[in-house]
Amino acid sequence: MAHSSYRQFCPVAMAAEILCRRWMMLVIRELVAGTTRFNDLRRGVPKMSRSLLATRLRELEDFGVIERHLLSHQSGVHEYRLTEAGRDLVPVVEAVGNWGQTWVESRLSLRNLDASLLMWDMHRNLDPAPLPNRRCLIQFCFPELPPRQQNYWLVVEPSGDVELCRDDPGFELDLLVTTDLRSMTMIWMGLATVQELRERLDLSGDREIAARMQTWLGLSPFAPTERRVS
Amino acid sequence: MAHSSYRQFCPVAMAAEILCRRWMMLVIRELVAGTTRFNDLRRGVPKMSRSLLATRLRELEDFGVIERHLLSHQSGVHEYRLTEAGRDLVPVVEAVGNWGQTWVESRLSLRNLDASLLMWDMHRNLDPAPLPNRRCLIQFCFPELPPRQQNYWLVVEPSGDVELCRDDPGFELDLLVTTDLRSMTMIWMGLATVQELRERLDLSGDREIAARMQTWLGLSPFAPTERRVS
DNA sequence: CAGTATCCTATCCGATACTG
DNA sequence: CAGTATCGGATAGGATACTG
Repeated sequence: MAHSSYRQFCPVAMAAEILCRRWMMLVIRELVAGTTRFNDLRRGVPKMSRSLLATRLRELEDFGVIERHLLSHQSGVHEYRLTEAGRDLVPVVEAVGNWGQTWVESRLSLRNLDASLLMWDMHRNLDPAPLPNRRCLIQFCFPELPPRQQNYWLVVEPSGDVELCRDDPGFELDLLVTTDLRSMTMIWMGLATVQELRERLDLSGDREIAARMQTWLGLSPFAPTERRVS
Repeated sequence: MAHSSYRQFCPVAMAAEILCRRWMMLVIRELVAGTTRFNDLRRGVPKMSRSLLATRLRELEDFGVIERHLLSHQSGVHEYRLTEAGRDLVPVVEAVGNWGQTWVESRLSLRNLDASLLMWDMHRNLDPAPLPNRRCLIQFCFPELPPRQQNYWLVVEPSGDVELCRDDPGFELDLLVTTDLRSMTMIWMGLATVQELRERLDLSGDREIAARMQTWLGLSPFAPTERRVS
């Protein structure tokens, strides 16, 4: 049914047959964002089942969009890397994302708040440059959420690597950001700035780091896209 | 299930939720190509059921991609026109089609030969300029097909309007093109030229019109895209 | 012609359990 | 951790018949 062919020679049809399967565009988005490991991909599509992710990855492999490399014979762990055909999907993801940013009402998007997904996205796009040239620890707290989902820590290494933790790493905190999930998501999506929502953010810790939050906080890749709806 | 939300605030996810439903990209392709009537849309997606097309059109309307206008209160016939949000989908269709043209093997596309679909596409993109400035009639014949699917007539009006007929309009023929469906599809897709497949084409009628076939025969919008696979 | 309503089935997909 | 195998239910959507 849903996967049977459209039976059209048209390149739009042939491409859509592959790209428009359920979840596929989001898996591709993750791969385009540079994620290569199965469980990291899962963090980007947490509502997708493991088995379906495995199926989609195999389909992408069959279609020549990704290559599966065995990382260790011991563990049987794979790495999934885009082929040239896969890297060429960047314009597709951009076109879809730009359209969504421009035309999907924020009221609809903001129904889908998800702290762990937001933090996962944020950890990928954070810009270490404005931060001190040492290991930094920044905690985000969403008091509205159930205890297990309230706290997240971003560890920014001097190398620029950013790690996301769900448990307190234990060393000295540079900044604690306490806010509501909706405000933080709006800022990440470019729907508002740190300035504009300043009164909904509680920043405690290093004043310099707090003052520069809008700069080190990398936004969504689609944040610069002009919006045409509320 | 398949339509239930991805539950992600990401604009790629929000857009994909709408755009990546089964058949949706092809319906949008037709609308972008300028088709506005239900049964004309059906000709562009002949394998899609009527009821599903109606459903998809309603969804596009709900999402603000098209507007439905009642053409006649008598008949209850509607016209479907893209809104500004809908016209903004052109880059999405282009990105998908370009990727398909570049990376889908022609061996796969050419499994989906369909004469009526090909002729419907051709009638849309034909360029009347190189033809004589009078009404012209060009017949295409695919002898390999069952009798009912063998013959198609393109009527090119002096105004530039092109009509596709399945029955002989009866007036004088300017050119009869007899060929196989695969060759004609390859030419339309830009995989080969009239010159290259000259020996598989039988052209009888006006010599001038025959000689200029590659020019008046408009190709697929994706024909110019460079291919990277066989 | 231009759709709409209904029914039924294929199959997609999520849950669960299992393996190296 | 990194997946794979299996099973059952939900549902998308095709077929058909119907209406203005």
